Amino acid sequence: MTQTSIKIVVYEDNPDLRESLSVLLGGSIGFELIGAFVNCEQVAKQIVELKPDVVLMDIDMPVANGLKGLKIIKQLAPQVNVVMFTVFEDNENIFEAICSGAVGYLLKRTPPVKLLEAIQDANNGGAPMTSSIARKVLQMLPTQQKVTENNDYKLTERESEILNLLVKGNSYKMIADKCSISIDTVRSHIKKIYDKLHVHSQTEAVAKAIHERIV
Amino acid sequence: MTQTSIKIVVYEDNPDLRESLSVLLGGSIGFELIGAFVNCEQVAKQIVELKPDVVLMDIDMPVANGLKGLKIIKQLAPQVNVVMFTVFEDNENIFEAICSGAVGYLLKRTPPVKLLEAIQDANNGGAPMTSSIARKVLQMLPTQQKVTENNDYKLTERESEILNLLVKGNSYKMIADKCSISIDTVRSHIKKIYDKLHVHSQTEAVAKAIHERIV
DNA sequence: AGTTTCATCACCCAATCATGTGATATTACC
DNA sequence: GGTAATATCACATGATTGGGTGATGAAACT
Repeated sequence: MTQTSIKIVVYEDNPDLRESLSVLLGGSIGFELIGAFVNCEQVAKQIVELKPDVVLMDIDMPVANGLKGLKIIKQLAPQVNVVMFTVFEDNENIFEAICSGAVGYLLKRTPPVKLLEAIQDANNGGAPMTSSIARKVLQMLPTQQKVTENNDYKLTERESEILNLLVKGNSYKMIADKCSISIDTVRSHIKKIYDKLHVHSQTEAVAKAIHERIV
Repeated sequence: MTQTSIKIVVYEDNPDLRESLSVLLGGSIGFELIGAFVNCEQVAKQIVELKPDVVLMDIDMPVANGLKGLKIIKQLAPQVNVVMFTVFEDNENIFEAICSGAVGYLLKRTPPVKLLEAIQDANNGGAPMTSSIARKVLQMLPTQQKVTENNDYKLTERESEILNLLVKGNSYKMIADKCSISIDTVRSHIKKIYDKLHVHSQTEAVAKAIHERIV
């Protein structure tokens, strides 16, 4: 297959670092730096014109920062793989970057070789990040602990089944049909569910069920 | 500082692979294999007695599989770093493993050197995983796209406010009080909300609101 | 000036829900 | 054999909700 270079655009306000990156990418086979800018002010125009494969994005830049730039890129050209490249290692920045669609998150102390690997990786559908960043990302996911808490309500199997149907928007009558029981029985089960969850309406039960991941 | 070996327990039903891992770990400085088992039947007892630093856990094992074992370990000894080691690359298994507290997720085709690196990594608070796995994990997080999608329903401010109150379990009457409007107005707003969300009951509206993060 | 959107309110009616009270049958456990 | 938990069903009553129709005033836009 024909191997073309990965087209890269860099956003970085530090002139020295920007120069270093230019030299690194310019001198490496398979990589092509097609733009390097001091901030994200013109990001929309630049992305549309240059059509990069991968964007290396600093976060802390004057005037228009990297998170803002990232969001604009993901709106205009969601297929572009944006890798954050920053000194920040706090949950807040990581979380926002990931949620905004960044595929990778590297720290500036990443050695050049690893940086090139990461860019290739991002281009091939991977998600390059240090494993300390990965650990932080994992902690953002819902944990099993929450999942275990909930069955404290000790719903019976039947009750859980009915609560599930309730959450999916079924009326008493629909539940009765689906479970092949009378509507009065459904009523009876739901009364018990309300007791156990300490709620007094479908709405509350559904909200509680979803939030506490009972369903 | 004093450098002690990383104590490792392996769960793997394939005898050949188990033997290979024993040889690899036994012959590597800084690693100490303190147990290797065919399944998770005795996992509770084994973990308590052996007190490993890292557990390498296959998923598909007869009788008691790796996800089950993982959950038991995280309940008994949450400080143990469990790395999944499997051929499965589907979202379902990855998601369940991560949510149950696995810190890493490796595929069986991982080369031995990388495997040792990953174990060290897990032991040092990292989260070793291939970058294709990482990409899948990222997709499990709430994305900015979803956050933007939802206002596609174009609820007015008032409607959003009322939907929020609904989700919190308020009845029409309570909403009327809190918003200082008549109950008929609440009704009217809710009718419009149902139209926009394409639902026909509180329950459905609440479920949709929560799932699509409108609230 | 005309149109659209929004928030407000009113009335009606049928469907659905919440709650109480009580009964029966099955299963499991002591 | 007695007890407790579970699932089933029935009846009753009042409150709440869902849908329809329509009206008014304010703001925004054309």
